[in-house]
Amino acid sequence: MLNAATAERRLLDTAQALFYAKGIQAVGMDEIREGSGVSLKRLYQLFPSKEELVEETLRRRSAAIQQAMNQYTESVDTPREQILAVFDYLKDWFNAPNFRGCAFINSFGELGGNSAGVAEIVRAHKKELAHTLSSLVTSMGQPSSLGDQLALLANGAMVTAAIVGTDQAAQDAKAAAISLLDNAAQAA
Amino acid sequence: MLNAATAERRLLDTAQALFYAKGIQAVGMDEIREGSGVSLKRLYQLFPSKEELVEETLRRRSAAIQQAMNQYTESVDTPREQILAVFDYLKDWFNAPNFRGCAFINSFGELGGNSAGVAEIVRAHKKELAHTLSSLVTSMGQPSSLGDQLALLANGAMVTAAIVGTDQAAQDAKAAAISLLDNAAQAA
DNA sequence: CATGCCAGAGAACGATCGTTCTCCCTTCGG
DNA sequence: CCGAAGGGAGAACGATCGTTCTCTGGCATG
Repeated sequence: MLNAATAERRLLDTAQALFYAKGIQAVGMDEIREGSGVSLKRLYQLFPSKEELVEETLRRRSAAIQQAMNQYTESVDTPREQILAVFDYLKDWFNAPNFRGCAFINSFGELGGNSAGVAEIVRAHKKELAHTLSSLVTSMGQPSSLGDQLALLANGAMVTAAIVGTDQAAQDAKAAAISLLDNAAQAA
Repeated sequence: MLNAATAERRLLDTAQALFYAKGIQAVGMDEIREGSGVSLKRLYQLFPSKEELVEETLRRRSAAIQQAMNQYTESVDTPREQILAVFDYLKDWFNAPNFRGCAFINSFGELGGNSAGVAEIVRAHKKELAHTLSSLVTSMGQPSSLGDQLALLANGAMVTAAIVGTDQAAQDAKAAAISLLDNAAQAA
């Protein structure tokens, strides 16, 4: 028998990986049980429904992304460098093995119309990204709409990298970000 | 009994709307039969499997989008205006009723990992968009990578408009596009 | 009018899903 | 040593899916 905390971690790890790789509806609860080694009984004790398991994996992933991105932005000092560090983070992420786009965008496309809970978590995650970028640009004295524009670039890069399948998306995104920053700085 | 061409059109109309509204896996063949008024027997005569019906709706939608976008770009003369017309098209699209993001991005997120056919159609569609924009920027004497950057913006706007749910995404995208164009023109 | 054919309506089928239940074994307190 | 509690393995259940089959009725052709 496993420690409850260990079982929960294994379940979330397994479910997160499977949902991301194959889509949520394509993964059955029995596949999660098999992958995690946690019995169905315990699974339903910890997560009373698939919906709750899905939402918890998304919340956990959002926190992990936030933390990983912070490591990139905190490694440099100026707001401009921090913004560009976000795009460096994207580039490294795109080149990670098994990259298959943004789990939040994918989940929204699959379930956003049917699951209000998932839609809300995805919305919060994307607002957080826009807020992070907007905070950085306002600290440079630029309007927050520039942060929203950079967020558009970031999300577009995620989608393009997944679909067209090249890290050229990361290069283009960073180049476009620099262009937007330069154009804004010059107008000031 | 219905004309074969009429049955096919009704099936594709119904399936396309339902797939877009609820996701592909959430729509059953019986729901398509009910919505279209075409019997299951005829449905399977025209489309031997759900997969083929899905792919045909995507191909058809891709052609329709291409055509609709052309109407916007052909209404103005200069390449710069034509590029901005693409973003006007996006804005009008985002404000259409029942807008729920880009069907290709949504389908890829849901099935891209499991259906090679769908993945290929989505990839071709997104390459076409990037190619359209790249053609316009090269006719302005700009490098095609600028077109790829504009495509990132467009795809990011689609995702953001769907998730965060505002046409501010369209405004931001157009403003960013102008910024990219201005910055490139000035460097030349 | 008789006959053969095709389409529509919907039952049927096998698979799979999320979820629950049964049975058995281990473990631990008295 | 005994008994109760609880967890693991997996069967079971009801629903739903994609797909096929059956039956029936109308329609065209001789």
